[in-house]
Amino acid sequence: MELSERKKKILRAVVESYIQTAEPVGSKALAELTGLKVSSATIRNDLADLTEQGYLEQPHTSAGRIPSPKGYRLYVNELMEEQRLSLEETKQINEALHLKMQELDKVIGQAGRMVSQLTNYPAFALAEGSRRLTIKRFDLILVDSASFIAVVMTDSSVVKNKLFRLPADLSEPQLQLLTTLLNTAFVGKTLDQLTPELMRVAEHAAGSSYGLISLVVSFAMEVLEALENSPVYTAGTSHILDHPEYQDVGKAQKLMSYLTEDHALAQALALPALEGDDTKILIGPENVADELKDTSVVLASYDIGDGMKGVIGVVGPTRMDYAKVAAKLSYVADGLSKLFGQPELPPAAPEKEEE
Amino acid sequence: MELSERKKKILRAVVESYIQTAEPVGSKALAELTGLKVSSATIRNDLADLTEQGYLEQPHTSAGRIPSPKGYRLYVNELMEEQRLSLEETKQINEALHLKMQELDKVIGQAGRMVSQLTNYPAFALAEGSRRLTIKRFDLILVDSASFIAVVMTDSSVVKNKLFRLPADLSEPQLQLLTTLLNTAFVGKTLDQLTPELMRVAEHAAGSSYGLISLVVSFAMEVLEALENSPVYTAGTSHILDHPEYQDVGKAQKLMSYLTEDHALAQALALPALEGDDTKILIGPENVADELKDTSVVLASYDIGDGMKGVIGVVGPTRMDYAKVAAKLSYVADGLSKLFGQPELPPAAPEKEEE
DNA sequence: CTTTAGCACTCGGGGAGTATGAGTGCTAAA
DNA sequence: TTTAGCACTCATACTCCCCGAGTGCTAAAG
Repeated sequence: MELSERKKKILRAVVESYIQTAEPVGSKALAELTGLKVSSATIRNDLADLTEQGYLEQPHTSAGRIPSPKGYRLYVNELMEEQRLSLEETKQINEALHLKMQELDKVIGQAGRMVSQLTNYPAFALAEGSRRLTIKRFDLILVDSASFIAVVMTDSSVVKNKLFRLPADLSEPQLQLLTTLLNTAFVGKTLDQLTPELMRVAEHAAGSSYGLISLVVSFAMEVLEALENSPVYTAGTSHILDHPEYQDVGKAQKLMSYLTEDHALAQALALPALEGDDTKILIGPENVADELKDTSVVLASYDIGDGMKGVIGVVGPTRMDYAKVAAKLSYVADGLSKLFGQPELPPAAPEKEEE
Repeated sequence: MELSERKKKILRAVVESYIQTAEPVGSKALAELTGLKVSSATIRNDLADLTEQGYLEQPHTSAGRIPSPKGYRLYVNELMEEQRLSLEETKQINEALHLKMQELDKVIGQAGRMVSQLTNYPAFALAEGSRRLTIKRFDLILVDSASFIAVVMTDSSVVKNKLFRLPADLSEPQLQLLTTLLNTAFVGKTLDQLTPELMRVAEHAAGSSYGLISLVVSFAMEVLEALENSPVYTAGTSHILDHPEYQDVGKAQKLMSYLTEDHALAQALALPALEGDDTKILIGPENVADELKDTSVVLASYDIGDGMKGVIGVVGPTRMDYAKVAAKLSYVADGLSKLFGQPELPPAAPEKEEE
């Protein structure tokens, strides 16, 4: 059964007032807030109906009403107006986004921090590979006779390097041989295709070379592994203390340690977001994790390119400013997608003039 | 004036009991705790003296005594027994330390996380360059005709890379020319010696090359800058909620946001530790930062090599288990120094067998 | 001079009782 | 269907009071 227009208006007013004040809303206050030209008694009747249908709750008999998860859900689905960001806000976000193009993981961590600052809620961000990565090429750079740099590049165009120091001498030709060997034997292989046997064979082909092949390949494997299950970056966890629902230190602590330490679960939570493209909102008990049952999560996904996606999200009490948070989050996610979509380097000159 | 033996014993008992229970200690309890064969009345007299001399405080007239910062200071300086770690603890730390040799900054961040977990206090870690860094060499690796990898190595042997994509074609000889140019013009220069003029000159010498010199040098400058003022890694901030002194959410929040957001100040705090070599303890008002006035900090420094030092520290209430924390911290710091002291690669084979 | 026993005193914490007021549900009239 | 009126509920804040841990002081004992 559809709710009457007036009831919707009332529900919306309850949600929005409660979001702002964190106080239960009474019939009298609603009479003013909604602008309806009915008395508080009429509203009381409607409130009773809404409560019966499960959209509202009353903390105790003689308090006002607060929205139930079901009420928030209806609000989010139908009643909420798409919030548009102010010019200033978009500007602020753009600046933060274009700040510096660094390594992938740093950018993601920074984006999380930014969102947290923007929304005043704890935020998290992660990248999730939806496919198996491989190494695209190896390069070895001789530094001096006892050390060299290994540079590996994955097929997702991430480049990582490591400096190796050796107890013995090494010559340029030797290194070139190794490079060729690495590139022929190990390029295009996924993590589990890089078997010890394969390494042994290659090592054999290389002749006496201190087991260098294994060392470089081990490094490459570490890189692949790190990229495939990259960590969850959490930021601004202290913001949960801002909100009155977490005045109880015990509660606050439970949530905080869940957010900061229990990364595995935080990852599980992000899965739903990876399916669709738009912003997802999970309200209270809609969350799978027990620790989040009275918490809401807003999620947005972004494209990293090369089949990789990322998720950025915000955690807060169910009494959360969904409209604003969703707007900001999806703006940031879009920004990130664009950022990763474009080449690392804009064609334009980076500094002022050019000869 | 020196304190009598008995008074020292009493002070020590007060501190240690208070550290454990967070409750003021009374004269009767002390009579038992100290094992002294005197009555509670005698102890009361001594307590009165100690209070008058500023080593103890009483929260209110009819409560027991708690240590003042001055009391903690005396305890730390003279009364505290060097705590020895159990075999299990050292084993645990060693395992965590040897886990994985990654990039410098990651290792540092991880060490912070580890210390926090070990001590159940928030921890932070940072590296601080005591000298100006320079670039030691540039390498450019051609990936395909429209992209290349720039690899820069600093004189502190940190290697960083970045993938550049270009709108136009690029040939191997061109790239080699650029490499030579970069290596002759920019090696050995500190950050502020890398002036725009220098870049313009080099750019000119390179002929038409889309301003690539500037781009690579800008990247190098970013690297130097990031290394010279590297960030502070904070971990386990939620641990402050464990302690009864932070049941007041307001207090907890102040400290937390100081720790997580105000990195600049956290850095300021670390300066004292860089001077000496051993563990430093700052008790309550001894801290410069206002936010830490009723908080204690334990600091240890470690060597990264090449004239770089790092600091790792723990923050907690003045009622902190100084002995344990100091022991653990200095053990970890030593471990880090050793870790950085040895070459990136132990001569021994990393895996099982070797042909 | 130091230690001890005794005793009156202080003060924070906790529990019971009470007033307050916001907000409700219900009823009866418009 | 809406409104006014009214009795009722219940969380919150406040006051009052008791309890007990712990103190400081005094006077006697070692």
